[in-house]
Amino acid sequence: MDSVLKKKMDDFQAACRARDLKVTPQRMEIFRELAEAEDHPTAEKIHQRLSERLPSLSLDTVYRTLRTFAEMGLILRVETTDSQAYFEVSHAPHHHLICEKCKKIIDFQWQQMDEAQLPEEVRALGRFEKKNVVVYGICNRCLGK
Amino acid sequence: MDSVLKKKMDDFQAACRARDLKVTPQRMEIFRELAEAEDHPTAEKIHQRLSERLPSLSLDTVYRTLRTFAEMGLILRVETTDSQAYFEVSHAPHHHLICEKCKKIIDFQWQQMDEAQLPEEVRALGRFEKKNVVVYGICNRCLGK
DNA sequence: CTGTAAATAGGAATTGTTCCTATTTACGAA
DNA sequence: TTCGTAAATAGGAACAATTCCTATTTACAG
Repeated sequence: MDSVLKKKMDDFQAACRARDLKVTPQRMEIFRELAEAEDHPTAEKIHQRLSERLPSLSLDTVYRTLRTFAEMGLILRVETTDSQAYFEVSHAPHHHLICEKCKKIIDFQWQQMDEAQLPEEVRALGRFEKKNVVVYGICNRCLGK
Repeated sequence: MDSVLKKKMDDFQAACRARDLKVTPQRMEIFRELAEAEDHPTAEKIHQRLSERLPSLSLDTVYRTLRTFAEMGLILRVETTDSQAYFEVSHAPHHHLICEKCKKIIDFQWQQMDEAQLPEEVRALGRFEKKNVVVYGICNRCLGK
């Protein structure tokens, strides 16, 4: 069956060992939840979803673990104007549409953008690499289409 | 002297009237502070800076006013991973570099980007217009250059 | 000037996130 | 397998940013 997920989990464990991080059930479950998620859950949401399987899971653990994963480069924090952070496992580079009405976040790819070089003057200012485009607007659903 | 500022203030008052918003001293001062700011102050910072001239200014008023301005399209909320929001008056369209070390925000322009069309598939998803690029990295200063 | 709806001050409440610390656990070594 | 230890967790307290509540004040139309 889901050998893709299995591979992800194996890679995840390898990534942990490579950094001398213990492979705990909490970390496994949180990573799996993110790897399987279709949406961009918040820490709170992840906690909710997992609390059935891990009833004693604390919210602090979720936050701590997400930070750890982000430091490892395993996941991405999605930028938004709102205060809450959204998370996702980093797969192919992509950007985000945010509907200003329903706040839904939609991923999209934009190769032209990924390949684009920053302007000369900007490159002179430091080592800047991770380009992240956020586009705001209204999604079709909210437009009533 | 600063006729540029004067014009900005006049435009500001006009913008308020156009929306039936009262021109209060608080709104004037907050707008002026932003119009003159060289950096990207937080609400708190703005409150600090103004509390000399407006000793009774409440933090809530600053937050409320900033939200109002953002709705009016007069100012922009700068996106960051951190929770605090940064504000600036919207002048020429521009994007942001964020140094992951010192958290400094540097504006830059990128016309090619502003003019770039979103991919076809993306345009089909709704009405998305405001493109905002955030580039993360390390600034020269933090690189020790 | 006056009346009224809008805006403000100040403090309380909320929300997202992090800290504290006693307890538990993963896992390398014996 | 068992043990020791450093790392990780749970749970609640603390914190920081932001928003809410409401009595009071104010801009401005008439």
